[in-house]
Amino acid sequence: MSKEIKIRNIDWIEKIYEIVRKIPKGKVTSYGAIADAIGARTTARMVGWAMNASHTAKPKVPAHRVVNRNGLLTGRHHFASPTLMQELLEAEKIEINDNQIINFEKNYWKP
DNA sequence: TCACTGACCGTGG
DNA sequence: ACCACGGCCAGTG
Repeated sequence: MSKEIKIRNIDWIEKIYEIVRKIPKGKVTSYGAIADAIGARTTARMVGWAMNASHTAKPKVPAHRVVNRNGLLTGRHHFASPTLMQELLEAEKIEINDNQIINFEKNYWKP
């Protein structure tokens, strides 16, 4: 029992930031995809929590490119402005309708 | 100190 | 087809 190296640190959070920063411009991904890319240790919920602290990460991660599985801008309310997320995505040629990304699968990028 | 919540997702009834 | 619940980690009241 003991040889197992238990990572109780918040290392996985740093990993999340790295992946999110790797998202190419004009593409989006989902919380679950990031969680799966890191490992089963982290769940989608933790990714959202990490994003909440992402504003302290350096450099700041493009959290606006991360949406939920439905392609819905669930975290838009956590940005500086509730519409900032949509504005940023539209600036990257991503069409959004009713807070939902159009052609989400087409713009979906998996780590 | 204990309990609940949180930018979610998948499966079961 | 719809509703309900569990899981994972850390932070806050």
